[in-house]
Amino acid sequence: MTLPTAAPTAESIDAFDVFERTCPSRTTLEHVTGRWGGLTLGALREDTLRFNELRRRVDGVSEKMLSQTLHALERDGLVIRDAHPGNPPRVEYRLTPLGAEVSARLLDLITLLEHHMPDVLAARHAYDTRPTP
Amino acid sequence: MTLPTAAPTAESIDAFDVFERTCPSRTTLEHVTGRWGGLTLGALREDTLRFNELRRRVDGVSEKMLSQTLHALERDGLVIRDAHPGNPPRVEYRLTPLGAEVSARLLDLITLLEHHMPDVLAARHAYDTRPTP
DNA sequence: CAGTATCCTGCAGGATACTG
DNA sequence: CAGTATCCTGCAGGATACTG
Repeated sequence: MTLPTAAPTAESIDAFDVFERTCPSRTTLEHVTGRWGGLTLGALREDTLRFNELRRRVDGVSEKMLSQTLHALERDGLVIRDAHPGNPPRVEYRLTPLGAEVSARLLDLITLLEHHMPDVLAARHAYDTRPTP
Repeated sequence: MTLPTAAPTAESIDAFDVFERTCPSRTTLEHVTGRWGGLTLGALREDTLRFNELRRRVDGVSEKMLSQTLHALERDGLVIRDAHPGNPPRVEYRLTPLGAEVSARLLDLITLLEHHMPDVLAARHAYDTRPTP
């Protein structure tokens, strides 16, 4: 487990904690824009989903990474984990209002990028084929 | 060099190229939201900057990573590299119009997060101090 | 079903030295 | 000044096995 999930003990007040205290929004931004954070928020935009439903929607994510991602997003208050007791267990994940806003801003960014992909691809082609002096 | 900077040769048509062709906006998003991409775009929002000016503004970035980041952003058409010949060399970097738009959307996301940091910190505290059954 | 625990590896990215 | 080239290491994250 690389993400702290419990109260820091004396020994765990290390570089990470200092960083998190110095610039806490930075770590949240990393959770949101990281490898799986954005895809997870995206998958939860429309539906409340269970763990294995999420696994299927977030293409390529491993159990471990999905679990870790969900913990981070839940800890930051972007996702709610709703566990219905019973057997088999039933756990549902959904966005908080803040999670929905964040995911909307992220979608704005992605939408902008998608609309301009022809420009980006043209720029890449120009870069890749320009004469190297 | 981990980022492709030249036309792919026969051997280099590997998993990366397939990925880049399958979902090209994804790689651009990674360049924008990656470790140094966002900070670099942010530093260039106001000013045109030279390489070493950028190094000083983007706190903690190494020469190698700044160089790599700028190449990726230039290739995607988000940043322009303007080299004035002479000695000593003078190279200026600035945003393209698309780079400015992208960086504005990214700033929207960061601003939202910053405004809600009290909520996030409260959520973290609740998560860290809740009783573990 | 909804996870956690372990082990392992590739590669992002830092440090250092060098160049036109 | 504006980079590139090499070498090296920590750790993100995958694979696998196990559990309440």
